[in-house]
Amino acid sequence: MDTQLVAKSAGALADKYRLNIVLALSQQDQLAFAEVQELTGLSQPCVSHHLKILADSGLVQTQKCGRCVNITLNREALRGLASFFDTLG
Amino acid sequence: MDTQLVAKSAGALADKYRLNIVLALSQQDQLAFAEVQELTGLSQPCVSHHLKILADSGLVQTQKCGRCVNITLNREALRGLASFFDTLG
DNA sequence: TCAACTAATCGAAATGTTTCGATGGGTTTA
DNA sequence: TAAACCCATCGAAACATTTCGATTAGTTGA
Repeated sequence: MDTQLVAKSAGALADKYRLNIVLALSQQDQLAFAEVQELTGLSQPCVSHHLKILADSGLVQTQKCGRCVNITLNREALRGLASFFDTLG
Repeated sequence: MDTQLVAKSAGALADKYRLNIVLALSQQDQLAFAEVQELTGLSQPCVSHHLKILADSGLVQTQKCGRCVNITLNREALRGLASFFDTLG
């Protein structure tokens, strides 16, 4: 895992809303966009923004299903990040 | 490890200079302030700023030794962060 | 086809981060 | 004590992020 991606992933997790989304996904396998909106209490464009940041870092995947969007966690990316930090520590 | 500290630590690692400082510390046990300045190429106040962010997150410790400052890595904090992410993944 | 629905994108305001030059406080050395 | 040294803090400029209202694009169902 290269350091640029590590910095990007860390940045994605450095926000309480995004971290909460990841936490929810770690326990729930999948979230609908509307659920994320309810979970965070943020506006629709703002949720879209945060999900884009998470997706760009590779930590989550988004899948269109009709007019809805489902979000899943990329557990491998999280484990890769964990492994990177563990090696440093 | 509580999620607020995780977000803070992630934010500390979300900058290329700070991540490089941590990388250097993972291989070198200790760095002098001046070495960090040389490593990053940043101004003295800017180095001070970045070190403060790293120290506030608990990822590094700074020790005054006369008029100099030495920086060490808090490896336990890094492993704690790694463990947190590994559990999610 | 039309109306209703869902999410992405745009534009702009508010807020936060990064950076440097200048200054200040504490420490060493001459 | 005085001068030199090292780092922290201040103030301000540049830049990035977060947020929302408004609009747009695409999808579904009547």
